[in-house]
Amino acid sequence: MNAQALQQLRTAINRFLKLDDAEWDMLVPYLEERQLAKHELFAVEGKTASEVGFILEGNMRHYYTRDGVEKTTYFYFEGHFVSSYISCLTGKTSELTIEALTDCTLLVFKYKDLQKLYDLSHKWERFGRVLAEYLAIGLEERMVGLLMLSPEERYLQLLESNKQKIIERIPQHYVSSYLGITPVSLSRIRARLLKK
Amino acid sequence: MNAQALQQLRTAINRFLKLDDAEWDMLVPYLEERQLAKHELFAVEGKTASEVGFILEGNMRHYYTRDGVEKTTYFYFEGHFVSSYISCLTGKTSELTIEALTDCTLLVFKYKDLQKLYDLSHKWERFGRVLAEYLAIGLEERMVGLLMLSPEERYLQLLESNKQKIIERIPQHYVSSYLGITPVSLSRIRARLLKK
DNA sequence: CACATTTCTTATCTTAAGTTAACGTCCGCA
DNA sequence: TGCGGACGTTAACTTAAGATAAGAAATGTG
Repeated sequence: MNAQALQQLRTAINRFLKLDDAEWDMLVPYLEERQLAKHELFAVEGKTASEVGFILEGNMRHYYTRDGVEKTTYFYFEGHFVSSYISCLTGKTSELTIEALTDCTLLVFKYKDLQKLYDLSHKWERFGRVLAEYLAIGLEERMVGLLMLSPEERYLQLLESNKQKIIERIPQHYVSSYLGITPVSLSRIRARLLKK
Repeated sequence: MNAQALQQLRTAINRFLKLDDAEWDMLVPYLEERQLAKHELFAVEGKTASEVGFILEGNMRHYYTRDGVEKTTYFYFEGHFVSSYISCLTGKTSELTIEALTDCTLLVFKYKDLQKLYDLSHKWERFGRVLAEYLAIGLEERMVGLLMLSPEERYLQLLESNKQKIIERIPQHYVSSYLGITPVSLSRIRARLLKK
């Protein structure tokens, strides 16, 4: 297993809580490195998800399908976890699909192995708590943005975020559905902003 | 302390995970029963939140303020937890205000006391994880609704939910901002639906 | 390199939401 | 009980987004 890849993951986890070597070693045997080609899927609508990924390189999106139309509701970037987490948690089939937007390198582990760690270790249980809290905070911010900001404001906010450079490399119709609007509408917003 | 109130809370917690008597008893000393009059506040924008409540009776809303306008983004009902949870988690000042929509009876505990339980007990730590996961699942559903459904569809979905009876008793302009639209717009949607 | 596909923009038309204001009703409170 | 404020509806107008289509630009592929 690539030592640098492991270090990347450990650093990410350490941002949530500090693990000593013994605790960290509990996870390592369950890790698998995986390559995904552009457009390859990590989770599929209608199937029960069982894995959590950590993006070493590349970026991904997840989308829901409605009336045959894909709605991209989230992007995943390097150094972040990716999963149809709700499907893992509930054991129900996933309502969303996760797709690689570029060639990606992931570290992958089974959710059930994480659950084993939850059972074995209070500290890992805490990691699970903090991870879920982190997720909830992000979702809350996202929801508030959708309720309180106009599409144009949401677009500006996205541009001002640290994701800016990456967003510029993502096809615009994915961004538009992330913002909750049509591609045509985003194109108009961009034209409006250029005039200003 | 009112035994029935305690039982109500214990039942709610048991829906997340089963606690034995010893575990349950760890929380009890920290509980306080509190009455809130209609329009009284449980959390205030700009102040750091420190408490988590459990609604024994009544219902509440939380709102954000923007340009002097209140945007109601969540409702809380009997048998559910209420808190400016993100403020508790992050220790930052709350961006939202929580208000009683009716006279309310709550069981209240300090977030820092819950943290003590997290430290003392793996089982309580697990409760914290499951609670955060539950929160995240709810937020995800909400976000997807906002991104994938039209205002009219969101209103219909709300009517079809189990919250229907309660929603009908909540002032309409609160419901409209929950849906992400203006009161005028909700009024029109209702008029449209009546014609059908 | 050339062709096909995807992506983005632009235009037109339609539809719905935002804004503002007026009006009636209901309710709480003095 | 009567007054004032809060609430919901309606209307007129403005603004922006959705739908559809056509064309240009970029991208990918054989």
